[in-house]
Amino acid sequence: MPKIKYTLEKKEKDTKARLGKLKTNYGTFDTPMFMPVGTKATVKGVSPEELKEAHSGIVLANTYHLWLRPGEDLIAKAGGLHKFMNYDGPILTDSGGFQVFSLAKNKDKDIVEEGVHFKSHLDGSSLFLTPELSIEIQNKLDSDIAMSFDECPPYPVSYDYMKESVDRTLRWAKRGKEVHNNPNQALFGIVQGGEFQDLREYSCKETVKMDFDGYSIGGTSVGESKPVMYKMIEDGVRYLPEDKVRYLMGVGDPIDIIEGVIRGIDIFDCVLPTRIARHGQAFTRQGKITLKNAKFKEDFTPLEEGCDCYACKHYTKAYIRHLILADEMFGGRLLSIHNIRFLTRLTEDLRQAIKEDKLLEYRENFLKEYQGEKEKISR
RNA sequence: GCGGCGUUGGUGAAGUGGUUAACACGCUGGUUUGUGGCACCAGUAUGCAUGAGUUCGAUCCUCAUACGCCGCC
Repeated sequence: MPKIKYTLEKKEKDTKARLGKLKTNYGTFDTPMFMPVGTKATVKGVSPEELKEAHSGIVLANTYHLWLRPGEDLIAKAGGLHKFMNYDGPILTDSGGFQVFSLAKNKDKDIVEEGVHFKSHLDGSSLFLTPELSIEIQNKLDSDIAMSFDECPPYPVSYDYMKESVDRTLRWAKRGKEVHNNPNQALFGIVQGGEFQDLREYSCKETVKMDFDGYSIGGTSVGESKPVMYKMIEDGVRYLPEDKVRYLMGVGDPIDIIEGVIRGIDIFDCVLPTRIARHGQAFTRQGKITLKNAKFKEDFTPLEEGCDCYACKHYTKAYIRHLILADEMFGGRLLSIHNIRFLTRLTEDLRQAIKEDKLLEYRENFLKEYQGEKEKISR
């Protein structure tokens, strides 16, 4: 019984886009797919039922956060992550590698060959995370897909450092793969290499040699420009096998998702839909809107005409604006539900466009509407 | 009617005889990409109740007026 099975169904005519299916023990979903982020075993403010209603095919949870609280042993005792959080769909766990990068601001991290020393964001205590420990934790969490523990270097970084880092990530991937022992869980490798084409190629080829169940592109959206990021994706994907699923980590906004799909990405995750929701913003076909803006004060229409999400079916902009201004948590919930649905619908549309070999046309129309009169992104 | 105190932006307020009137909230924009952080950034009183005076210069000193609160007849 394979842990997951990716089936490539079609390749788009003019681009590298792919249409596929990913089968897991907890269900099958179509790709390209957007994956909401549920860091602490919950997509902030959104119930599992609401996730399904928003057509979310898979969610991401985080090894680092669950390791600190409530601890992987407790979750194992509860019967694993699915049972613990009452979510019976596919779950992917991030390895904690990104947290080492994002917590780097506190300058308390120390990356050594063995692993990474850093300080807990909860109580400041000293922590030591290694590739083996990350995989062991993920084994216990019992997610459907585990991620290798990688180093996510900041941007920019010197070529020499990046080379060193890529080699270390490769060694860490190997060490993690050796201790991985959950028969129900797939393990993905991560391609790094920053903006250096030859390092991306090297990282990609070496990672593929280890034969993971799927591959992801890491080290993007860490401060680089859009053109650089798109190049990173192209370089990262170029030598990946066609019969394995590809996941672009941490991306992104609607435009980035389209650009990623065009370059051959199958799965995306991003905190944007839920974070901007809590800050009072919504994705719409006409671009991102800020509900706090005074112009929505008496706007009694839904966030987006024709949207089939729970928020749009029952509530108006004026009401949601009121909730956000009054600091009522229901406002953030409604916006989260809408934003997740917006991105899952975007991937549905992209799948349809791939089916019809009209992806480039779809992108053009989308950009025209989404960016309006604003200048097109520099590329 | 007499006496005392007070009157600073949308709100609560700080403050000084001398370049840009503190801070907070609110308001108006913006940011957010493998989520520590419903967070962060920026803008928001050409004017300090009104009028006159003292002064090189007044929101700050003096006088008058208006309004408010408190006390007395």
